[in-house]
Amino acid sequence: MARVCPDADTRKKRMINDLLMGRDLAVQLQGIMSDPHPSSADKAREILGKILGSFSRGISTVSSFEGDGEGSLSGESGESKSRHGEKGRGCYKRRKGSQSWTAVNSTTEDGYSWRKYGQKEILNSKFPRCYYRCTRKHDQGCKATKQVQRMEEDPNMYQITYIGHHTCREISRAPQMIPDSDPWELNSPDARTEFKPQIHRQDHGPVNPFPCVKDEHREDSGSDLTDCPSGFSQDWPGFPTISSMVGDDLPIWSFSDDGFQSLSNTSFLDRCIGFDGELEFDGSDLL
DNA sequence: ATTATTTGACCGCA
DNA sequence: TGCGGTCAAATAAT
Repeated sequence: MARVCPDADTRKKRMINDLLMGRDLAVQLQGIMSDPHPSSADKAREILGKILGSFSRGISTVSSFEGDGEGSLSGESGESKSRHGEKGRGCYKRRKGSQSWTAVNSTTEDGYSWRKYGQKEILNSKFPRCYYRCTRKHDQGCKATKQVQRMEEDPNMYQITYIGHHTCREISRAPQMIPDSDPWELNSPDARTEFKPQIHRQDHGPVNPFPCVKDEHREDSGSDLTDCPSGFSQDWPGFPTISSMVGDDLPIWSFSDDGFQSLSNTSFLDRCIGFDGELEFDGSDLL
């Protein structure tokens, strides 16, 4: 299939480039933050968006290091081949041993474009589980899927399990700054403004804790696909305010109720990126 | 007309 | 055998 699969060296360079870009942008942001002019806020948002996009790409790139040839996801290899197989409908392989990681968030947005393909009542769960696949599954063979389940303890939060990683990222993505994309509604204004990526438990794999944008529901049909890295920040209605500043080291940011927070420093990334290029997030770092 | 969602059926795996 | 993941026809939305 037309799988986008740059060699390791290319990806490494790409990742470094993304990180460097992120750092540069963070520096720019730092300068802007000290500018009291109201107009700076917009600029800051824009830069912030770029930073997030840059990191998101970098993380995705890292993840692809080990994703190569994993082919462990759903039997169909993107060419919608074995879908019907000989046995007709429902003939598919259950994904096994594929990369998966879980995040807890107040929104289901994560910067990618998803399409819902199923919903299931789960035993002993008050809320159903929704299944999403990348909208690029068929045209680009992207194998990424995710499962979203509302948490019983806190219905405003969602446990999102990502399975597999995106292989479609370089071509396009769908950043739509449309906040609420709640599968079960929950369109309250506040629910959308905050983005609290609390990477909860991770098994392995990449995660995109950054609100690059997007919305699994179509909600606003506007732009369909875009590229996170650069132009998605301008209109983000729910973009939180920034409440903390960049230090000398590149900080990791996260959103919280009262805004954007620095998550300490690069050591976070160090810990996120495991030995094999795996991303390991620890929720404790995010708050 | 096209694209996305809903939902019951189907199937793999524990 | 039952649960949970996926498929795809029907339906809704754009």
